[in-house]
Amino acid sequence: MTRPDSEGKGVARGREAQPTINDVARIAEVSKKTVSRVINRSPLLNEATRKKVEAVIAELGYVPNPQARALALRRNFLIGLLHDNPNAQMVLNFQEGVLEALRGTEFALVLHPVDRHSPQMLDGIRTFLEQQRPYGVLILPPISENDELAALCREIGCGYVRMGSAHLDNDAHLVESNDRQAVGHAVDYLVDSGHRRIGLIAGPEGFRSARERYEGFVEAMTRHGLSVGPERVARGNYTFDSGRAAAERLLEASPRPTAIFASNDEMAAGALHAARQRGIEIPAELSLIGFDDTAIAAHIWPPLTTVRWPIVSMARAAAFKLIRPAETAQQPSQFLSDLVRRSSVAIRPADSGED
Amino acid sequence: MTRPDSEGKGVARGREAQPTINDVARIAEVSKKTVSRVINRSPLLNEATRKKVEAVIAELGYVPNPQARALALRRNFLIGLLHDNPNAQMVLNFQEGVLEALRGTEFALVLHPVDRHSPQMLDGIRTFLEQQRPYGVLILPPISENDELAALCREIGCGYVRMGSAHLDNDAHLVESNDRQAVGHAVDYLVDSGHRRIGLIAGPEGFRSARERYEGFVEAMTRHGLSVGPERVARGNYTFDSGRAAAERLLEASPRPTAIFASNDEMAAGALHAARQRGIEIPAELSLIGFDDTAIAAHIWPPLTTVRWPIVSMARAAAFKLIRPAETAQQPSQFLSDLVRRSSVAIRPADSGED
DNA sequence: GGGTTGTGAGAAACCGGTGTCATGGTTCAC
DNA sequence: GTGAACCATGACACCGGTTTCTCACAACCC
Repeated sequence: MTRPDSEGKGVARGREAQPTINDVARIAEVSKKTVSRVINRSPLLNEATRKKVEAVIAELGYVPNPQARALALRRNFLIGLLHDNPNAQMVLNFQEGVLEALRGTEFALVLHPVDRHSPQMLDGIRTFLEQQRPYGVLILPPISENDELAALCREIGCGYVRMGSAHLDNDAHLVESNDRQAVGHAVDYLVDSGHRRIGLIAGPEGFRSARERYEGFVEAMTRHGLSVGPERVARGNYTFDSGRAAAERLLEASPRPTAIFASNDEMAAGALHAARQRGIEIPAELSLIGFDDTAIAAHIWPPLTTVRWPIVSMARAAAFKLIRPAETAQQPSQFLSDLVRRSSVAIRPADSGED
Repeated sequence: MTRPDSEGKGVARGREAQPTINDVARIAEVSKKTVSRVINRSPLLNEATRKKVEAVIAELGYVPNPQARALALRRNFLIGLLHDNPNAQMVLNFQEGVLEALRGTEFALVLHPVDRHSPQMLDGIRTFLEQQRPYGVLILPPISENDELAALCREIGCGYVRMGSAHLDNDAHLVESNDRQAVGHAVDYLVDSGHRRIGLIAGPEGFRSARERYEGFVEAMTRHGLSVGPERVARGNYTFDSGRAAAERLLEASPRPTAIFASNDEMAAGALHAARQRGIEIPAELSLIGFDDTAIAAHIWPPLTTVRWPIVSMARAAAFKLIRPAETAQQPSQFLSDLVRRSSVAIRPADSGED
């Protein structure tokens, strides 16, 4: 494989030798540079010359070689996506948004999932950045909260934009969701539906998103004059099982809550199972709200009311920050999530006493 | 942006000027070519020289420029992933398998989702292939069944491997799952559990996967001496709602089936809803098997028994076919799916008469 | 009409690697 | 002792673009 191969050319033979800028120049009877000017829409160019060259380009089906361009320009057209898959649907939606922004440009999206728990995570990312030298990277939560990673990007000189639910970085490097406010709206909705005893399944410590959602919850409850006692809060780690366990603790309280807000959909689905196993009817006896609007939310029974990050729009914004920094980088980008109303929330059961 | 920028160098300034092969050669007092030999582990190289050069490389933190390599070698190190997202979890698992195979190599994974229904799909793919010139592409179902796409890859001279549930191409370009046999095992399992009246929710026409699953079903039923009447088969299009509608038709039959095999999990989830709305208990009165083992399967109630493609292994195999054709391309790669037993299948209810 | 300015286009160098071929020094056979 | 074979290494062209610098020529000025 690595030894000099005198038949090396044979490999490329499969492909009809692509025309190069030299072919175009020769046939159009101009210099390479002029062809380059046409490709790059240089303004100082005679209209007749341009037409002539364009005709030859079309005839030959010439497409500039991206590797040669990348070398000469000292930059390539790859956008890296760094994520530690919290949730398949979210990653895919994010990819969709990014690709929408990249459509029509010459940029492509390179994937680089990582393992948050691996001690070599940063080394792996460094290797990736050095080996591919992407133009920039987009960093999804939860690893977007890692400041060492951002420092690494700066050190290597790689552009980056972080997605987050808190103010992690300066505006040029951040696309932000206001989870706090979104959770507030979810709580408002529960209160408007008559609920007073509302439980919270919080996310794991150390996650900014979890903290924002927790604080948003407490703020909103306080605003409504409702207390958040320790028997109303349980912590999970964003998994189905942890949600089930957390819900079991919440449901032991007496009087038990009439509604639960879970910090993500997986945990909400777990809570639903826990309730069902205790014979508690959803939503008649217990209302439930999740967060993220994953595929699960729509497909469990009853369909889950949940908070949806406008992830596609956020992804688009993040991609634009990277590829058009001049126009966008200085504007703060904050997005507000929607509450997706499905049928897991009901009017507070009449028989539940005030607390 | 495109006009000549005399300060062009300023852009790269952020990055500490990366050392190049010339720097290494100068400091190590050897020629570029010798450094190149060290990098590429050429065997004809004096051990002392190698050590000397390696020391300088380490000291400088030199990493070869991938764009320059790509240009000189006339090939890059990008693997494209072409898919028309049938299912988020599957795409993500596939990505995981590919990345596992690519780990430690210099290849990176570039994403290119497409819209199967768009008339410009092929043009979009052509642009992608021409603009990025990936080393090769991996094609996921269902678009892997598109022969024009494969022809396009051959025309452009881009390597490709198709994933499929039927014999779509020759062994060098195919990684195959034996859905027919897997469905057979699912039916065996139902029959072993005492079921005789088994319904099928088939996938949409025109999909090879749907046909394979259909035929696997009919074969297995026939093998067990069971008939497959028209009242036992309904067609869906792989969506939740179509599964619900199909199940409603099947459940109208009298006597109604005691088990249903759905050609994917989404439709199985839809069938579950339909049954529940008719007050039919799952699995006591109706057993259910899906296909794909998506996240939904584990999170609905009751958890769904389903067939799981060994997608990660298949992805790994596909990636190896692309990057190590010499070792792997000629071997056929067929994978058999597992039956994941959860609780949506029960022993046939005693009160259901033989048919 | 000669000098100045401005404009479109080309020649050559360059980006950072790899391939080809030549070269000088050993070792070996005869 | 001499030529052949064999190594390890280097010089140089090349991949296909972009950038820099230069130049020819037309327009303009006085």
